[in-house]
Amino acid sequence: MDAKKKLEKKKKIIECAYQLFQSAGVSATAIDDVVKNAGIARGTFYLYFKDKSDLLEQLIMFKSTETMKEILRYAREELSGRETDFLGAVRRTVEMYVDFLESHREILAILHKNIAACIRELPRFYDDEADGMYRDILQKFAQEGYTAEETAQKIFIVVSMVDSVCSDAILYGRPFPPVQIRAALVDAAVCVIGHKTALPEGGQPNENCA
Amino acid sequence: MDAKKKLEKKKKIIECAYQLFQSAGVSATAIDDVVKNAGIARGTFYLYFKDKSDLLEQLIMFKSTETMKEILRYAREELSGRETDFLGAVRRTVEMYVDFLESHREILAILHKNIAACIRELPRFYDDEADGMYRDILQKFAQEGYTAEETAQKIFIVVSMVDSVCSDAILYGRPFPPVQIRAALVDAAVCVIGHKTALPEGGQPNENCA
Amino acid sequence: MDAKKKLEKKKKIIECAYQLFQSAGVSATAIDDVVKNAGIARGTFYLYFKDKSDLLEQLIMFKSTETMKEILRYAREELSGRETDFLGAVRRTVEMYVDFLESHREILAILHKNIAACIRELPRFYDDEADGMYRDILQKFAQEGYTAEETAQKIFIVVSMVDSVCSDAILYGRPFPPVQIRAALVDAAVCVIGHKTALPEGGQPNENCA
Amino acid sequence: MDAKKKLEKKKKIIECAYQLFQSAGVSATAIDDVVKNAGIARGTFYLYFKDKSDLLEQLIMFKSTETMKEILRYAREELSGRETDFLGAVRRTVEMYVDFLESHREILAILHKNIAACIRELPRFYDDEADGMYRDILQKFAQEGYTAEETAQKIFIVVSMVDSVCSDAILYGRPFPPVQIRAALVDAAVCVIGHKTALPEGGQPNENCA
DNA sequence: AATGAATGAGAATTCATTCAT
DNA sequence: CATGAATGAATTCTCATTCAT
Repeated sequence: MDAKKKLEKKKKIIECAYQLFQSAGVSATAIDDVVKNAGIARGTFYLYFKDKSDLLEQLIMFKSTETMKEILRYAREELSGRETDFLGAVRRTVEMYVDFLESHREILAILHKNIAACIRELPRFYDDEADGMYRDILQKFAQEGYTAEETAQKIFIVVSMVDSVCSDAILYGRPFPPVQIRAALVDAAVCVIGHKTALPEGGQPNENCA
Repeated sequence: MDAKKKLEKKKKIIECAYQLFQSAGVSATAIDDVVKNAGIARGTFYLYFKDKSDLLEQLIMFKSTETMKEILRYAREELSGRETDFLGAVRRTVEMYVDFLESHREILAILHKNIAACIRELPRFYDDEADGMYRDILQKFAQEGYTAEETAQKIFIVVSMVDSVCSDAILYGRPFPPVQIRAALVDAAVCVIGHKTALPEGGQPNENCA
Repeated sequence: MDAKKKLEKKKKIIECAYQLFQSAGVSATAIDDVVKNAGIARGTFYLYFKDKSDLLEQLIMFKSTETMKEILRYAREELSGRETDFLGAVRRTVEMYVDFLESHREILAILHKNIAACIRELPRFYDDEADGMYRDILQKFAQEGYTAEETAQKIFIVVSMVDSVCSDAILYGRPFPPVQIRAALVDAAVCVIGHKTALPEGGQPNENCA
Repeated sequence: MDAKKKLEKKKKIIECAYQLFQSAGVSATAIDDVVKNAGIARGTFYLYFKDKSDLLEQLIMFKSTETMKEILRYAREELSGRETDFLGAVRRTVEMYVDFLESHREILAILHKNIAACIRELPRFYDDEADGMYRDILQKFAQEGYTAEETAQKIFIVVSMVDSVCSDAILYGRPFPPVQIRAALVDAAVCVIGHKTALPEGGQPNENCA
């Protein structure tokens, strides 16, 4: 069996597990349910995953990568318009990100503030498509005067922040329901991105932070 | 048994569980281990907690409240100096917060990006001391022109952000080790707090964002 | 629950397991079968035994002690007659031992040449009754000029030898069926017991070896 | 594939299994481990062995035959000297046997008091070399007045006895560590071999038992 | 209020074996 | 001859929870 077929099967199992995790919850889903759902034998599962937590880990990586790709795709699009208003594009992207999470509660429920996990594990879950989009975005940021390092840090911080705040807001409605925290969150995100690190040698600090 | 003694016993069980959760992990710790460690009988546990997840929930609330109190205490102190530089105080508080997490990895390991949970559940785990400190801080923010709502939102957003980013940095060293993300994170936090929401009716935008 | 009741229950489980091990074989007997047979819940089993191999180990110890007591009882009786012919008594004891094994094949099948195991683990499975009988026998051997150490060694060697040879003879009929090896085995046993270690200082060697 | 090549492969699998059985224990070793170690495919294993217990059985036969050959080789050598002291040669052989086991603990661990098994199964695992040595020894015993039957019985009894006692002594150090039981065991072995069965019709009893 | 023996449903995981390639 | 993906029955063992004392 070639590597490609194997990966396909793995993805299939992950998708089946994802459905069950969504509807019944992770701990309430037994390996048994997963294999029944996937139409494979119990032992077959263990050919693809070490155990249940291995499945969950890979699922989180897979789904967080998918989510990140969603965001990156949108960001690239927004940033690509000619004569783009950079911070306007950032704002629209963050807004879209929040909206996306609100209409995909199940992602939050399963990923548990781990959407940025795929960034953490990049070497392990390298994805050509995501990589391409990321490069484009890096370039746009570069045009605004950000180094690659700065860009990576900002994106990581903002993704973590939005994910974390939205998880509480969307899943529990506390301490603020989404509608009540949305504006502040988007502002915060834009502010973090826009804020230029105070340059030691008296550059123009912070002109973007509006 | 009076209420006070009961609460003491409850805290004792929580502390014992905390130790075990730290060293062995939550799911690898059985109620059995907890009761042995606490020197009580198995049945006794159920006089104090509905079940294991009840224990975990209360433990998270308890520990995140303790952590928040640590931060609030520091923040109040910093903000109380006369002629205080507001954003400077914020910056020092955030730095202290990051340092605190770095020297208390176990908190991150168990609370899993849930330090802000106690804010979420305030009505349930009301803590007089924390409440007092929070009021003082609210007042300081008010002096800077923030409404109570704004303040609460900013604090929630920043605590979530720092917790989330630090969890990945400190526990996994990825995508950035603490030393590499620290400055950017503190900047971001200060920027989020300092940033005044763009007032529709031409207020002074953003003067604090430095 | 007091220690005595607990021991009783443990013995009960061991007896039930013994029956099943006998009729179906050890590996063909599941813990499940044992608990059903013993009329207890699955989890209860694990209050008494760490796992299946722990059960087997304790069962072997228990049954080998029982078997040894059978032999010791007989030996003491034979040796107690007034004006006893020592080696004659030894011979009759060994013969009885061989006969006993022949009529209790299941013991050989389960103990697997481990009848002497109880001697190995004496401190762990101390048995007052066996101890008393053993002392009496020690005394008889002492009257014949054997030290306690010598006696213990000889008994261990002979029990191991008879057990090992009989296992093959009785269970497999190979390389000799019991009837064909019996005499040689008994002779060998008597010879080993009777043989006095060659004394360095010219004692009367070997007068007993007949 | 010719018969010789097949046998070679079989031996290779047995050796690989032997290594794993040694280091991890028999039941803790899966067929999977064996095939990986042997560098063959899972299905291939079943071309050479009916199942796992077939492998174990053949392995025991193979290794016990090897061990027996070691002993027989030594015995023949010792007995071949001209003007040989028969019982002296026996004693030296037994001593060598005990020493051999002490420096090959793994054999005891795996064969479990089954070194004599190869005698049990002679027709099945006939080994030309062993056979030749055995015939020579038989002859030497004949010169001492033993029938072939007697010789076979004595050898079987002594091998079983030494194996059984040494297993406990060497593997567990109980009830006696090797150094403490060695002399008594060798004495017992020599005594058993030397002892001439009491002839009903007043032969010379026991002249050899010294 | 406290105990801890008993429970038993339920989960995870293994592993010998088969069979289509 | 050789392979190794797939199988799924079988088994062990855990653990939260109850309840009689």
